[in-house]
Amino acid sequence: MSQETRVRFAPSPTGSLHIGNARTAILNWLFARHTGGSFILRIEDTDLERSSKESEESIYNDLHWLGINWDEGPDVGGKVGPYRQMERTHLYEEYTNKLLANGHAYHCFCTQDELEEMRQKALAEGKTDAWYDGRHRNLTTAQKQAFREEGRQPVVRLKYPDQDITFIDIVKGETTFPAGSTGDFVIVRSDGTPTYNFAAVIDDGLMKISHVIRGDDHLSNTPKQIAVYNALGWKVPIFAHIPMILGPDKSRLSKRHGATSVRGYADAGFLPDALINFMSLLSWSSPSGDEILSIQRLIDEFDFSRVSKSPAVFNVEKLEWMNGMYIRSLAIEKLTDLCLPYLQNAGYHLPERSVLEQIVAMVQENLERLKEIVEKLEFVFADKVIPATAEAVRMIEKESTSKVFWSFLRQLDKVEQLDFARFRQIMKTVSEETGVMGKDLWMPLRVALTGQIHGPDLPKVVDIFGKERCKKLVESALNI
RNA sequence: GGCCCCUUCGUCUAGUGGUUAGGACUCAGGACUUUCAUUCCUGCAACAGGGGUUCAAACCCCCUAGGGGUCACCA
Repeated sequence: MSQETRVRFAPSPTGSLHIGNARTAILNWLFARHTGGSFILRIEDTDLERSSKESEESIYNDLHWLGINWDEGPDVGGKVGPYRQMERTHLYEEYTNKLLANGHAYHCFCTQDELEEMRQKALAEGKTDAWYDGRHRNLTTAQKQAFREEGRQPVVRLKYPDQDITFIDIVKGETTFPAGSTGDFVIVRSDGTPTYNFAAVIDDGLMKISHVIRGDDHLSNTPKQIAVYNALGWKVPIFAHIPMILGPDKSRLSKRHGATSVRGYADAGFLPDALINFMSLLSWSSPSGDEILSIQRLIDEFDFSRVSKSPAVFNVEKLEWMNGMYIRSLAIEKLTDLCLPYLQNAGYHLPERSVLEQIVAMVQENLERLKEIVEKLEFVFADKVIPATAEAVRMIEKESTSKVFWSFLRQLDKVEQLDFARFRQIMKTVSEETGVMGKDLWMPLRVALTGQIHGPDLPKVVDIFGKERCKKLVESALNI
Protein backbone atom coordinates (compact mmCIF):
# COMPACT_ATOMS: atom_id res chain seq x y z
CA MET A 1 0.00 0.00 0.00
CA SER A 2 2.82 2.35 0.76
CA GLN A 3 3.74 2.53 -2.86
CA GLU A 4 5.69 5.54 -4.06
CA THR A 5 3.61 8.43 -5.28
CA ARG A 6 4.26 9.13 -8.92
CA VAL A 7 2.25 11.67 -10.81
CA ARG A 8 2.62 13.13 -14.24
CA PHE A 9 1.75 16.14 -16.29
CA ALA A 10 1.29 15.18 -19.90
CA PRO A 11 0.72 18.12 -22.21
CA SER A 12 0.58 17.84 -25.95
CA PRO A 13 2.96 20.30 -27.56
CA THR A 14 0.43 22.13 -29.67
CA GLY A 15 0.94 25.64 -28.40
CA SER A 16 2.24 27.41 -25.36
CA LEU A 17 1.05 26.47 -21.89
CA HIS A 18 -2.64 27.09 -21.39
CA ILE A 19 -3.80 28.38 -18.03
CA GLY A 20 -6.02 25.34 -17.51
CA ASN A 21 -3.19 22.95 -18.18
CA ALA A 22 -0.97 24.99 -15.93
CA ARG A 23 -3.44 24.48 -13.11
CA THR A 24 -3.35 20.74 -13.73
CA ALA A 25 0.44 20.87 -13.67
CA ILE A 26 0.40 22.88 -10.46
CA LEU A 27 -1.87 20.48 -8.59
CA ASN A 28 0.14 17.49 -9.79
CA TRP A 29 3.33 19.17 -8.72
CA LEU A 30 1.97 20.28 -5.37
CA PHE A 31 0.74 16.77 -4.69
CA ALA A 32 4.06 15.22 -5.65
CA ARG A 33 5.99 17.62 -3.44
CA HIS A 34 3.51 17.20 -0.62
CA THR A 35 3.85 13.44 -0.62
CA GLY A 36 7.54 13.37 -1.35
CA GLY A 37 6.81 11.51 -4.56
CA SER A 38 7.92 12.13 -8.12
CA PHE A 39 6.60 14.58 -10.66
CA ILE A 40 7.02 13.43 -14.21
CA LEU A 41 6.71 15.42 -17.40
CA ARG A 42 5.63 13.52 -20.46
CA ILE A 43 5.14 15.00 -23.89
CA GLU A 44 2.14 13.62 -25.77
CA ASP A 45 3.10 14.33 -29.32
CA THR A 46 1.21 11.64 -31.17
CA ASP A 47 -0.82 14.21 -33.05
CA LEU A 48 1.74 14.70 -35.78
CA GLU A 49 -0.30 17.42 -37.45
CA ARG A 50 -0.36 19.81 -34.54
CA SER A 51 2.67 18.97 -32.45
CA SER A 52 5.81 21.03 -32.72
CA LYS A 53 9.20 21.30 -31.15
CA GLU A 54 8.70 25.01 -30.53
CA SER A 55 5.59 24.30 -28.52
CA GLU A 56 7.48 21.78 -26.47
CA GLU A 57 10.16 24.35 -25.73
CA SER A 58 7.66 27.01 -24.81
CA ILE A 59 5.94 24.63 -22.41
CA TYR A 60 9.28 24.00 -20.70
CA ASN A 61 9.85 27.74 -20.48
CA ASP A 62 6.44 28.48 -19.07
CA LEU A 63 6.74 25.72 -16.51
CA HIS A 64 10.19 26.94 -15.50
CA TRP A 65 8.87 30.46 -15.21
CA LEU A 66 6.19 29.22 -12.85
CA GLY A 67 8.90 27.61 -10.79
CA ILE A 68 7.69 24.09 -11.43
CA ASN A 69 10.43 21.53 -11.72
CA TRP A 70 10.14 17.89 -12.71
CA ASP A 71 12.01 14.81 -11.61
CA GLU A 72 11.74 12.95 -14.88
CA GLY A 73 11.05 14.20 -18.37
CA PRO A 74 12.31 14.38 -21.95
CA ASP A 75 15.00 16.89 -21.09
CA VAL A 76 16.13 15.47 -17.77
CA GLY A 77 15.70 11.78 -18.43
CA GLY A 78 14.65 9.17 -15.93
CA LYS A 79 14.51 5.45 -15.47
CA VAL A 80 11.24 4.78 -17.31
CA GLY A 81 11.84 6.89 -20.40
CA PRO A 82 11.74 7.92 -23.07
CA TYR A 83 9.31 10.65 -22.09
CA ARG A 84 8.17 11.74 -25.50
CA GLN A 85 5.45 9.51 -26.90
CA MET A 86 6.75 9.45 -30.44
CA GLU A 87 9.93 7.93 -29.05
CA ARG A 88 7.95 5.16 -27.43
CA THR A 89 6.31 3.71 -30.51
CA HIS A 90 8.05 0.36 -30.03
CA LEU A 91 6.32 0.05 -26.67
CA TYR A 92 2.91 0.74 -28.09
CA GLU A 93 3.58 -1.82 -30.78
CA GLU A 94 4.65 -4.35 -28.23
CA TYR A 95 1.50 -4.00 -26.18
CA THR A 96 -0.73 -3.77 -29.20
CA ASN A 97 0.58 -7.13 -30.26
CA LYS A 98 -0.08 -8.50 -26.83
CA LEU A 99 -3.68 -7.35 -26.95
CA LEU A 100 -4.07 -8.68 -30.46
CA ALA A 101 -2.63 -11.99 -29.32
CA ASN A 102 -4.74 -12.34 -26.21
CA GLY A 103 -7.88 -11.45 -28.12
CA HIS A 104 -8.64 -8.16 -26.40
CA ALA A 105 -8.04 -6.18 -29.54
CA TYR A 106 -8.53 -6.72 -33.24
CA HIS A 107 -7.90 -5.21 -36.63
CA CYS A 108 -10.72 -3.26 -38.16
CA PHE A 109 -10.64 -2.57 -41.87
CA CYS A 110 -13.71 -0.39 -42.14
CA THR A 111 -13.53 2.53 -44.53
CA GLN A 112 -14.54 6.04 -43.63
CA ASP A 113 -17.73 5.56 -45.61
CA GLU A 114 -18.66 2.40 -43.78
CA LEU A 115 -17.96 4.08 -40.50
CA GLU A 116 -20.07 7.03 -41.46
CA GLU A 117 -22.89 4.74 -42.43
CA MET A 118 -22.75 3.03 -39.06
CA ARG A 119 -22.74 6.36 -37.33
CA GLN A 120 -25.81 7.48 -39.25
CA LYS A 121 -27.60 4.27 -38.53
CA ALA A 122 -26.90 4.57 -34.84
CA LEU A 123 -27.95 8.19 -34.91
CA ALA A 124 -31.26 7.18 -36.43
CA GLU A 125 -31.72 4.91 -33.44
CA GLY A 126 -30.96 7.83 -31.19
CA LYS A 127 -27.47 6.74 -30.27
CA THR A 128 -24.38 8.85 -30.56
CA ASP A 129 -22.05 6.76 -28.50
CA ALA A 130 -21.19 3.10 -29.03
CA TRP A 131 -22.15 3.43 -32.67
CA TYR A 132 -19.50 1.06 -33.95
CA ASP A 133 -21.22 -2.27 -34.47
CA GLY A 134 -18.18 -4.46 -33.98
CA ARG A 135 -18.48 -5.98 -37.41
CA HIS A 136 -14.78 -6.75 -37.73
CA ARG A 137 -14.43 -8.29 -34.31
CA ASN A 138 -14.14 -11.80 -35.63
CA LEU A 139 -12.70 -11.62 -39.11
CA THR A 140 -11.19 -14.77 -40.53
CA THR A 141 -7.65 -14.79 -41.75
CA ALA A 142 -8.92 -14.98 -45.28
CA GLN A 143 -11.17 -11.95 -44.86
CA LYS A 144 -8.33 -9.94 -43.41
CA GLN A 145 -6.13 -11.02 -46.26
CA ALA A 146 -8.75 -9.92 -48.75
CA PHE A 147 -9.03 -6.49 -47.18
CA ARG A 148 -5.30 -6.10 -47.20
CA GLU A 149 -5.18 -6.99 -50.85
CA GLU A 150 -7.71 -4.25 -51.46
CA GLY A 151 -5.13 -1.95 -49.99
CA ARG A 152 -7.06 -1.20 -46.81
CA GLN A 153 -4.92 -0.16 -43.84
CA PRO A 154 -6.51 -1.41 -40.63
CA VAL A 155 -6.84 0.33 -37.31
CA VAL A 156 -6.72 -1.63 -34.07
CA ARG A 157 -9.78 -1.54 -31.88
CA LEU A 158 -10.15 -2.67 -28.29
CA LYS A 159 -12.98 -5.03 -27.50
CA TYR A 160 -14.88 -2.91 -25.05
CA PRO A 161 -16.46 -5.14 -22.40
CA ASP A 162 -20.22 -5.30 -22.12
CA GLN A 163 -20.36 -4.37 -18.47
CA ASP A 164 -20.60 -1.41 -16.16
CA ILE A 165 -17.32 0.20 -15.27
CA THR A 166 -17.06 1.70 -11.82
CA PHE A 167 -14.15 3.45 -10.23
CA ILE A 168 -13.46 5.65 -7.30
CA ASP A 169 -12.28 9.10 -8.09
CA ILE A 170 -10.67 10.84 -5.16
CA VAL A 171 -12.37 14.11 -5.92
CA LYS A 172 -15.64 13.07 -7.51
CA GLY A 173 -16.27 9.96 -5.49
CA GLU A 174 -17.57 6.70 -6.90
CA THR A 175 -18.76 6.98 -10.46
CA THR A 176 -19.97 4.32 -12.81
CA PHE A 177 -20.44 4.24 -16.54
CA PRO A 178 -23.13 1.81 -17.62
CA ALA A 179 -22.45 -0.99 -20.04
CA GLY A 180 -23.18 -0.15 -23.63
CA SER A 181 -22.25 3.49 -23.40
CA THR A 182 -18.98 2.91 -25.20
CA GLY A 183 -18.17 0.84 -28.25
CA ASP A 184 -14.96 -0.75 -29.46
CA PHE A 185 -12.71 2.23 -29.83
CA VAL A 186 -9.58 2.73 -31.88
CA ILE A 187 -6.33 2.26 -30.02
CA VAL A 188 -3.99 2.33 -33.00
CA ARG A 189 -4.58 4.45 -36.06
CA SER A 190 -4.17 3.14 -39.58
CA ASP A 191 -0.83 4.90 -39.78
CA GLY A 192 0.33 2.87 -36.82
CA THR A 193 0.35 5.66 -34.23
CA PRO A 194 -1.45 5.05 -30.95
CA THR A 195 -4.45 7.12 -29.92
CA TYR A 196 -4.56 9.05 -26.71
CA ASN A 197 -6.63 6.61 -24.69
CA PHE A 198 -4.20 3.84 -25.49
CA ALA A 199 -0.87 5.60 -25.32
CA ALA A 200 -1.77 7.31 -22.07
CA VAL A 201 -2.51 3.98 -20.43
CA ILE A 202 0.60 2.27 -21.72
CA ASP A 203 2.69 5.17 -20.50
CA ASP A 204 0.99 5.62 -17.17
CA GLY A 205 1.26 1.89 -16.56
CA LEU A 206 4.87 1.56 -17.61
CA MET A 207 5.84 4.75 -15.82
CA LYS A 208 4.26 3.41 -12.65
CA ILE A 209 2.00 6.41 -12.26
CA SER A 210 0.15 6.03 -8.97
CA HIS A 211 -2.29 8.93 -9.32
CA VAL A 212 -3.71 10.24 -12.53
CA ILE A 213 -4.57 13.87 -11.79
CA ARG A 214 -6.18 15.68 -14.70
CA GLY A 215 -9.04 17.94 -15.70
CA ASP A 216 -12.50 16.50 -15.35
CA ASP A 217 -13.04 16.78 -19.08
CA HIS A 218 -11.22 13.46 -19.04
CA LEU A 219 -13.75 11.83 -16.79
CA SER A 220 -15.59 10.20 -19.65
CA ASN A 221 -12.35 8.82 -21.08
CA THR A 222 -11.71 6.97 -17.87
CA PRO A 223 -13.84 3.87 -18.56
CA LYS A 224 -12.06 3.42 -21.88
CA GLN A 225 -8.73 3.62 -20.18
CA ILE A 226 -9.77 1.27 -17.45
CA ALA A 227 -10.80 -1.18 -20.14
CA VAL A 228 -7.26 -1.01 -21.50
CA TYR A 229 -5.73 -1.56 -18.07
CA ASN A 230 -7.99 -4.55 -17.58
CA ALA A 231 -7.24 -6.00 -20.99
CA LEU A 232 -3.57 -5.76 -20.13
CA GLY A 233 -4.10 -7.17 -16.68
CA TRP A 234 -2.58 -4.06 -15.17
CA LYS A 235 -3.33 -2.38 -11.91
CA VAL A 236 -5.57 0.66 -12.35
CA PRO A 237 -4.12 3.87 -10.86
CA ILE A 238 -6.01 6.21 -8.58
CA PHE A 239 -7.88 8.90 -10.47
CA ALA A 240 -8.37 12.49 -9.44
CA HIS A 241 -10.47 14.53 -11.84
CA ILE A 242 -10.12 18.12 -10.89
CA PRO A 243 -12.83 20.60 -11.81
CA MET A 244 -12.30 22.80 -14.81
CA ILE A 245 -11.63 26.50 -14.91
CA LEU A 246 -14.40 28.56 -16.43
CA GLY A 247 -14.55 31.98 -18.04
CA PRO A 248 -16.78 34.76 -16.68
CA ASP A 249 -19.69 33.38 -18.72
CA LYS A 250 -19.25 30.00 -17.05
CA SER A 251 -18.19 28.22 -20.16
CA ARG A 252 -14.84 26.54 -20.45
CA LEU A 253 -12.05 29.11 -20.32
CA SER A 254 -10.92 29.99 -23.82
CA LYS A 255 -9.25 32.67 -25.87
CA ARG A 256 -12.39 34.69 -26.19
CA HIS A 257 -12.26 35.29 -22.44
CA GLY A 258 -8.96 37.11 -22.84
CA ALA A 259 -5.49 35.91 -22.00
CA THR A 260 -5.45 32.15 -21.50
CA SER A 261 -1.77 31.43 -21.86
CA VAL A 262 0.67 31.46 -19.00
CA ARG A 263 2.93 33.48 -21.25
CA GLY A 264 0.30 36.18 -21.54
CA TYR A 265 0.11 36.53 -17.78
CA ALA A 266 3.86 36.55 -17.47
CA ASP A 267 4.15 39.32 -20.05
CA ALA A 268 1.48 41.39 -18.36
CA GLY A 269 3.57 41.34 -15.22
CA PHE A 270 1.98 38.76 -13.01
CA LEU A 271 4.33 37.06 -10.58
CA PRO A 272 4.65 33.28 -10.82
CA ASP A 273 4.07 32.74 -7.12
CA ALA A 274 0.96 34.88 -7.22
CA LEU A 275 -0.35 32.96 -10.19
CA ILE A 276 0.31 29.64 -8.50
CA ASN A 277 -1.22 30.86 -5.27
CA PHE A 278 -4.29 32.11 -7.08
CA MET A 279 -4.78 29.04 -9.21
CA SER A 280 -4.31 26.64 -6.35
CA LEU A 281 -7.23 28.42 -4.71
CA LEU A 282 -9.45 27.60 -7.65
CA SER A 283 -11.31 24.58 -6.24
CA TRP A 284 -9.00 24.11 -3.29
CA SER A 285 -8.76 25.92 0.01
CA SER A 286 -6.41 25.97 2.93
CA PRO A 287 -7.79 24.54 6.17
CA SER A 288 -6.55 27.71 7.82
CA GLY A 289 -8.78 29.86 5.66
CA ASP A 290 -5.78 31.93 4.66
CA GLU A 291 -5.54 32.97 1.04
CA ILE A 292 -2.10 34.42 0.66
CA LEU A 293 -0.04 31.27 0.83
CA SER A 294 3.62 30.75 0.11
CA ILE A 295 4.62 27.91 -2.18
CA GLN A 296 5.95 26.08 0.84
CA ARG A 297 2.63 26.36 2.61
CA LEU A 298 0.82 25.26 -0.50
CA ILE A 299 3.02 22.18 -0.62
CA ASP A 300 2.56 21.50 3.06
CA GLU A 301 -1.18 21.90 3.02
CA PHE A 302 -2.33 20.66 -0.36
CA ASP A 303 -4.54 17.62 -0.16
CA PHE A 304 -7.33 16.17 -2.29
CA SER A 305 -9.73 16.04 0.62
CA ARG A 306 -10.09 19.78 0.25
CA VAL A 307 -10.49 19.90 -3.50
CA SER A 308 -14.05 20.80 -4.40
CA LYS A 309 -16.07 19.05 -7.08
CA SER A 310 -17.42 22.07 -8.84
CA PRO A 311 -15.77 24.18 -11.48
CA ALA A 312 -14.47 27.67 -10.74
CA VAL A 313 -14.61 30.89 -12.69
CA PHE A 314 -11.24 32.47 -13.30
CA ASN A 315 -11.65 35.80 -11.55
CA VAL A 316 -9.02 38.14 -12.94
CA GLU A 317 -9.84 40.94 -10.47
CA LYS A 318 -8.92 38.74 -7.60
CA LEU A 319 -5.74 37.62 -9.31
CA GLU A 320 -4.83 41.27 -9.79
CA TRP A 321 -5.44 42.02 -6.16
CA MET A 322 -3.34 39.07 -5.14
CA ASN A 323 -0.58 40.02 -7.53
CA GLY A 324 -0.57 43.49 -6.00
CA MET A 325 -0.12 41.91 -2.59
CA TYR A 326 2.87 39.97 -3.87
CA ILE A 327 4.37 43.01 -5.56
CA ARG A 328 4.07 45.04 -2.38
CA SER A 329 5.83 42.34 -0.42
CA LEU A 330 8.80 42.25 -2.79
CA ALA A 331 12.18 43.61 -1.72
CA ILE A 332 12.94 46.71 -3.76
CA GLU A 333 16.01 45.15 -5.40
CA LYS A 334 13.92 42.28 -6.63
CA LEU A 335 11.09 44.48 -7.80
CA THR A 336 13.52 46.68 -9.69
CA ASP A 337 15.00 43.65 -11.42
CA LEU A 338 11.56 42.54 -12.47
CA CYS A 339 10.54 45.97 -13.72
CA LEU A 340 13.72 46.61 -15.64
CA PRO A 341 12.66 44.85 -18.86
CA TYR A 342 9.43 46.83 -19.03
CA LEU A 343 11.21 50.11 -18.43
CA GLN A 344 13.88 49.36 -21.00
CA ASN A 345 11.27 48.26 -23.46
CA ALA A 346 9.48 51.55 -23.02
CA GLY A 347 12.65 53.28 -24.16
CA TYR A 348 13.13 55.21 -20.95
CA HIS A 349 16.52 56.65 -20.28
CA LEU A 350 17.30 55.02 -16.96
CA PRO A 351 19.39 56.52 -14.17
CA GLU A 352 21.91 54.67 -12.09
CA ARG A 353 20.70 51.67 -10.15
CA SER A 354 20.34 53.24 -6.72
CA VAL A 355 18.25 56.07 -8.11
CA LEU A 356 16.18 53.69 -10.15
CA GLU A 357 15.41 51.68 -7.06
CA GLN A 358 14.20 54.82 -5.35
CA ILE A 359 11.99 55.61 -8.30
CA VAL A 360 10.52 52.14 -8.41
CA ALA A 361 9.94 52.17 -4.68
CA MET A 362 7.93 55.32 -5.12
CA VAL A 363 5.19 53.48 -7.02
CA GLN A 364 5.52 50.03 -5.54
CA GLU A 365 2.25 50.14 -3.67
CA ASN A 366 0.41 51.38 -6.74
CA LEU A 367 1.22 48.38 -8.87
CA GLU A 368 -0.98 45.39 -9.52
CA ARG A 369 0.90 44.23 -12.57
CA LEU A 370 4.55 44.88 -13.32
CA LYS A 371 3.70 46.20 -16.74
CA GLU A 372 1.90 49.14 -15.15
CA ILE A 373 5.27 50.51 -14.04
CA VAL A 374 5.64 52.03 -17.49
CA GLU A 375 2.63 54.33 -17.25
CA LYS A 376 3.06 55.04 -13.55
CA LEU A 377 6.55 56.29 -14.15
CA GLU A 378 5.92 58.12 -17.37
CA PHE A 379 6.14 61.51 -15.70
CA VAL A 380 9.60 60.72 -14.38
CA PHE A 381 11.04 59.98 -17.79
CA ALA A 382 9.07 62.41 -19.91
CA ASP A 383 10.94 65.21 -21.67
CA LYS A 384 8.60 67.88 -20.49
CA VAL A 385 5.72 68.13 -18.15
CA ILE A 386 2.34 69.30 -19.33
CA PRO A 387 -0.90 69.17 -17.40
CA ALA A 388 -2.43 65.89 -18.43
CA THR A 389 -6.07 66.58 -17.74
CA ALA A 390 -8.55 69.39 -17.65
CA GLU A 391 -8.66 69.09 -13.92
CA ALA A 392 -4.91 69.47 -13.75
CA VAL A 393 -5.13 72.62 -15.79
CA ARG A 394 -7.78 73.96 -13.47
CA MET A 395 -5.57 73.31 -10.43
CA ILE A 396 -2.75 75.21 -11.95
CA GLU A 397 -4.99 78.10 -12.98
CA LYS A 398 -6.09 78.80 -9.43
CA GLU A 399 -5.59 82.33 -8.31
CA SER A 400 -3.28 81.44 -5.48
CA THR A 401 -1.08 79.31 -7.64
CA SER A 402 1.37 81.83 -8.96
CA LYS A 403 1.81 83.16 -5.44
CA VAL A 404 2.71 79.69 -4.31
CA PHE A 405 5.07 79.12 -7.22
CA TRP A 406 6.94 82.39 -6.68
CA SER A 407 7.25 81.75 -3.00
CA PHE A 408 8.42 78.22 -3.66
CA LEU A 409 11.05 79.44 -6.11
CA ARG A 410 12.31 82.02 -3.62
CA GLN A 411 12.67 79.38 -0.94
CA LEU A 412 14.34 77.08 -3.40
CA ASP A 413 17.06 79.64 -3.99
CA LYS A 414 17.90 79.61 -0.33
CA VAL A 415 18.93 75.98 -0.27
CA GLU A 416 21.94 74.31 -1.79
CA GLN A 417 20.15 71.07 -2.38
CA LEU A 418 16.62 69.86 -2.26
CA ASP A 419 15.74 66.72 -0.41
CA PHE A 420 12.87 65.15 1.45
CA ALA A 421 13.32 67.09 4.69
CA ARG A 422 14.19 70.43 3.14
CA PHE A 423 11.18 70.20 0.85
CA ARG A 424 8.86 69.73 3.78
CA GLN A 425 10.43 72.70 5.46
CA ILE A 426 10.06 74.81 2.33
CA MET A 427 6.41 73.89 1.98
CA LYS A 428 5.82 74.96 5.51
CA THR A 429 7.44 78.29 4.86
CA VAL A 430 5.56 78.79 1.61
CA SER A 431 2.33 78.12 3.40
CA GLU A 432 3.12 80.64 6.08
CA GLU A 433 4.28 83.21 3.59
CA THR A 434 1.30 82.90 1.24
CA GLY A 435 -1.39 81.82 3.61
CA VAL A 436 -2.28 79.05 1.19
CA MET A 437 -2.57 75.55 2.54
CA GLY A 438 -3.90 72.07 1.93
CA LYS A 439 -4.92 71.14 -1.51
CA ASP A 440 -4.43 74.61 -2.93
CA LEU A 441 -0.87 74.52 -1.79
CA TRP A 442 0.11 71.03 -2.84
CA MET A 443 -1.88 70.43 -5.96
CA PRO A 444 -0.40 73.16 -8.13
CA LEU A 445 3.04 71.88 -7.31
CA ARG A 446 2.04 68.33 -8.03
CA VAL A 447 0.75 69.36 -11.41
CA ALA A 448 3.79 71.45 -12.13
CA LEU A 449 6.13 68.59 -11.27
CA THR A 450 4.24 65.61 -12.62
CA GLY A 451 1.55 67.00 -14.89
CA GLN A 452 -0.98 64.95 -13.01
CA ILE A 453 -3.28 65.27 -10.07
CA HIS A 454 -2.59 61.79 -8.78
CA GLY A 455 0.72 60.19 -8.04
CA PRO A 456 3.31 59.27 -5.45
CA ASP A 457 4.03 61.36 -2.38
CA LEU A 458 5.36 64.68 -3.53
CA PRO A 459 8.29 64.79 -1.12
CA LYS A 460 9.49 61.53 -2.59
CA VAL A 461 9.16 62.87 -6.11
CA VAL A 462 11.03 66.02 -5.17
CA ASP A 463 13.72 64.06 -3.42
CA ILE A 464 14.37 62.17 -6.63
CA PHE A 465 14.07 65.14 -8.96
CA GLY A 466 16.43 67.41 -7.03
CA LYS A 467 16.62 71.17 -6.91
CA GLU A 468 17.40 72.05 -10.50
CA ARG A 469 14.73 69.91 -12.07
CA CYS A 470 12.10 71.18 -9.67
CA LYS A 471 13.12 74.75 -10.30
CA LYS A 472 12.89 74.33 -14.04
CA LEU A 473 9.53 72.61 -13.85
CA VAL A 474 7.96 75.21 -11.62
CA GLU A 475 9.36 78.02 -13.73
CA SER A 476 7.90 76.58 -16.88
CA ALA A 477 4.61 75.97 -15.11
CA LEU A 478 4.52 79.67 -14.39
CA ASN A 479 4.36 80.30 -18.11
CA ILE A 480 1.35 78.16 -18.77
C1' G B 1 -30.03 13.89 -27.71
C1' G B 2 -27.37 9.46 -24.73
C1' C B 3 -23.96 9.08 -20.82
C1' C B 4 -21.08 11.40 -16.87
C1' C B 5 -20.11 15.44 -13.50
C1' C B 6 -21.65 19.79 -10.88
C1' U B 7 -25.13 23.57 -8.03
C1' U B 8 -23.67 28.42 -0.70
C1' C B 9 -23.26 36.18 -1.74
C1' G B 10 -21.86 38.91 -8.78
C1' U B 11 -16.96 35.84 -8.32
C1' C B 12 -13.50 32.37 -5.25
C1' U B 13 -14.91 29.74 -1.04
C1' A B 14 -15.73 27.89 4.67
C1' G B 15 -19.39 24.78 6.31
C1' U B 16 -19.90 17.43 6.87
C1' G B 17 -27.86 17.61 11.27
C1' G B 18 -28.68 22.41 15.90
C1' U B 19 -24.11 28.69 13.19
C1' U B 20 -26.92 35.75 13.90
C1' A B 21 -24.56 30.80 7.32
C1' G B 22 -18.04 32.78 8.23
C1' G B 23 -13.91 34.69 5.14
C1' A B 24 -11.72 36.77 0.46
C1' C B 25 -12.23 39.64 -4.29
C1' U B 26 -15.42 43.38 -6.36
C1' C B 27 -18.62 47.45 -5.06
C1' A B 28 -20.37 51.43 -1.45
C1' G B 29 -19.28 54.38 2.92
C1' G B 30 -15.74 55.94 6.68
C1' A B 31 -10.79 56.70 9.14
C1' C B 32 -5.69 58.14 7.81
C1' U B 33 -3.61 61.75 4.25
C1' U B 34 -1.32 67.34 0.20
C1' U B 35 -3.72 63.55 -4.42
C1' C B 36 -3.97 58.45 -5.92
C1' A B 37 -2.66 54.13 -3.74
C1' U B 38 -1.57 51.37 0.69
C1' U B 39 -3.50 50.18 5.57
C1' C B 40 -7.62 49.84 8.97
C1' C B 41 -13.00 49.94 10.02
C1' U B 42 -18.18 49.47 8.43
C1' G B 43 -21.77 48.00 4.99
C1' C B 44 -24.42 45.56 0.58
C1' A B 45 -24.88 40.54 -0.92
C1' A B 46 -25.87 33.47 -0.95
C1' C B 47 -27.71 27.91 0.74
C1' A B 48 -31.35 26.81 -7.55
C1' G B 49 -36.68 24.95 -6.85
C1' G B 50 -39.96 21.15 -4.98
C1' G B 51 -40.85 16.94 -2.17
C1' G B 52 -39.37 13.66 1.70
C1' U B 53 -36.32 11.60 6.35
C1' U B 54 -35.70 13.97 11.28
C1' C B 55 -37.50 17.10 17.34
C1' A B 56 -34.04 19.74 14.01
C1' A B 57 -31.41 20.05 7.17
C1' A B 58 -27.03 24.34 3.43
C1' C B 59 -25.52 19.44 5.17
C1' C B 60 -29.02 12.76 4.20
C1' C B 61 -32.67 10.66 0.09
C1' C B 62 -35.78 11.53 -4.39
C1' C B 63 -37.54 14.59 -8.38
C1' U B 64 -37.25 19.03 -11.38
C1' A B 65 -34.50 22.98 -13.28
C1' G B 66 -29.95 25.09 -14.62
C1' G B 67 -24.71 24.79 -15.84
C1' G B 68 -20.51 22.02 -17.59
C1' G B 69 -18.09 17.89 -19.91
C1' U B 70 -18.04 14.00 -23.41
C1' C B 71 -19.75 11.05 -27.38
C1' A B 72 -13.04 11.18 -33.33
C1' C B 73 -8.09 7.17 -36.78
C1' C B 74 -7.51 15.33 -31.14
C1' A B 75 -5.39 15.15 -26.70
